[in-house]
Amino acid sequence: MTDQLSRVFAALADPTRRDMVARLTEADHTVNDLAAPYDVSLQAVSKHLKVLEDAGLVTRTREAQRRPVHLEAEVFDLMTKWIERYRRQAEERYARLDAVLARMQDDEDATHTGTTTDQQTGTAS
Amino acid sequence: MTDQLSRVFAALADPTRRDMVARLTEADHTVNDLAAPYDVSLQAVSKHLKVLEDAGLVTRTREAQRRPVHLEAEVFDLMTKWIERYRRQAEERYARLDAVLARMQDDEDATHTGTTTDQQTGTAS
DNA sequence: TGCGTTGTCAACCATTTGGTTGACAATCCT
DNA sequence: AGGATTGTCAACCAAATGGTTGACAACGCA
Repeated sequence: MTDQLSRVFAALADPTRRDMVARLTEADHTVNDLAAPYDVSLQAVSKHLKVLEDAGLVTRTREAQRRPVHLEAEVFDLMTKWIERYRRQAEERYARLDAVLARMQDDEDATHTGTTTDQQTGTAS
Repeated sequence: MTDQLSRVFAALADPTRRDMVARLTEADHTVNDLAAPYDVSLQAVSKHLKVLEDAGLVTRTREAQRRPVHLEAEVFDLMTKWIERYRRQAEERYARLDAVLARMQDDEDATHTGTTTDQQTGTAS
C-alpha cells in the first residue's frame, strides 16, 4: 500500500483516527490533549498520529516538550477528486442507460401504435 | 471496524479494489471479467468483491452460473458528506484565524499611527 | 447423464495492524 | 543538578488482511 491515496483512505478507515481529524478541524492539539477522550495508552495515540502523518493528513512541529499536531486539510482534495471522478462517471453511465431504456420504450410504444413504419433500430450509440 | 463508513474507507484503501470500482463505473462485470487484468487467483478477486459488498459499494445478483457485479454509487455520498463536512469546518477555522491575524495587524497599525485612541479590544466574536 | 464453465467456501500462511508495557529522550521548573 | 511533564521507540501479542491451493456447488450444453 505505497501510494498516498491508499494511505489516506486507510488512515480514515479507523473511527478513532477519524475522530481525531474531526477534532483537529477545530484547533491544533497536543498529543496528550488528543489522547484524553480515548481509553487507550498514549503510545497507541502516538501510533495513530504516525499513521495520519504518513498519509499527509497531519504535521507535527515542536514547541518545548510539546508537539502540537496540525491538520493538513488539502489532502482531503485527493480523495474528493477520486470519488467525484468515478461518481460522475457512474452517473453518466446511468444517464446513458436511462436514455437507452427510454428509447426502447419509445420503440415499444411505436410498435404498438404503429405510427413509425420505417424505423431504424440500429444499436450504434 | 463495524460502522459502514469505516468499511467503505477500508475497502477503497486497496488499489486493486479501487481499480475494480473504477471499471464498474463503466459497466457491470462478471467475476472472471473483473479478475482478468490482475495477476492473482480468482479466489482472491472473489474476496475483494466480498469486501466491496460488505461495504455496500457493490451488489451481486444471479444470472445462470454468472454473478454480475453492480456498483452502488450512492455509497460514495457517505464519504463525500464526511469529508466535505470536516473540510468546510477546517476552512472556516482558517478563515477565523486569518480574521484574527488581520485584526491584530490592524491594531498594530493603529498603535503605530495613533489614530484610534479609545479602542475596544474585547475578544468576543 | 456427464462435462465444462463460473464462482464460492475452507484451510492454511505471511504480513500488517492496533493494542500493550517498559525504557528513555527532551524540555521546563526549582 | 534533579524532578516532573510530554512524547517516542522497541519488543511483544492477538486479530485482521491478502494471498495461496483444494474441494465443491450451480448451471448450461452435448
